[in-house]
Amino acid sequence: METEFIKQKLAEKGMKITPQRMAILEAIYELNNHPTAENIIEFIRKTYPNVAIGTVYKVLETLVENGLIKKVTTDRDFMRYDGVLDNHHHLYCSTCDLIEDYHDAELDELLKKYFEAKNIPGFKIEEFVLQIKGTFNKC
Amino acid sequence: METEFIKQKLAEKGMKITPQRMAILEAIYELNNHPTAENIIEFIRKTYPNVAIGTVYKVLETLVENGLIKKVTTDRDFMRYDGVLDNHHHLYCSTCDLIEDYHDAELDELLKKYFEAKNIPGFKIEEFVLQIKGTFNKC
DNA sequence: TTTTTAAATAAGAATAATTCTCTTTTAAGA
DNA sequence: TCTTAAAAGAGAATTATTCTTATTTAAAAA
Repeated sequence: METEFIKQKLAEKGMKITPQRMAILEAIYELNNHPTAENIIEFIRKTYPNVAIGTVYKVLETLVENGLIKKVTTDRDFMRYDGVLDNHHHLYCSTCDLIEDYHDAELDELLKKYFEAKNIPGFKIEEFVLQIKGTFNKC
Repeated sequence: METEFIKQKLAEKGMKITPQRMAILEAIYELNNHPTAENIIEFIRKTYPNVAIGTVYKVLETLVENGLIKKVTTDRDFMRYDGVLDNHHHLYCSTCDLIEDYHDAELDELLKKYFEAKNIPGFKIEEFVLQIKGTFNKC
């Protein structure tokens, strides 16, 4: 992956560019499987064997705060992170921890229209994520 | 809440009826706010001051396994539990930890029809939950 | 009703993910 | 090149949750 692309992402948000931040953001893009902090640490240690665990957590927090990545909701006790920012939904495997992205502009439009017509009293909608739970044939 | 109602829920699943299990299940129904284990412990200690924390976690696990409650997905690092089992969606507050239920049969029907027509290759759908993120006027 | 026993609970130690503290290092503007 | 605020490293601390073991109990059997 282009180093410049990663640098630009950080620069756009006015973040200081460090090798650790670049490696972590790149890991999330490369892994592209809603990795945990542990997955990310394992990945970047191939290149940066000495990166501190605390640093990874701190960088992840900073990336979330700056809107470069998002936390993924799960019913497990470890956090997962998503580098895909455009509107999309998630397929959750019932038999393993796999979470895949599901992009569907038609569905987005359907939901948007539905909630334009039907508003929820006392609540202002910011975004939808449809969690689709089931099983992958491959699992 | 009716003691008999709670007892019946446990009995239906062939679970041994104990005061702790009854108190915990009742707490989830009474609180009705997707409580954490800590919320539940606080609630039941009014009645059972000596209930062990480990017991609460064990009972919650057993209730989930037996399908009497569900885990609620969040992007926080503590688990929340839901005693409402029929199909519904969740309103997540962006500014606090409030999660409210959103029941909408019309939406359920819309989604069901949509995914009957459009199947997802390699994936067998079991259920949908729409996460609606935004802000409550009251928050 | 009493006995029996597998299952459940209490208590607290152990674990694992995450956060914090403090010292050293470094990115980037002056 | 110098300066300095911010970031990283190291490892201790914290917190939610799980595990272990002895004790108690629900509920089936006698």
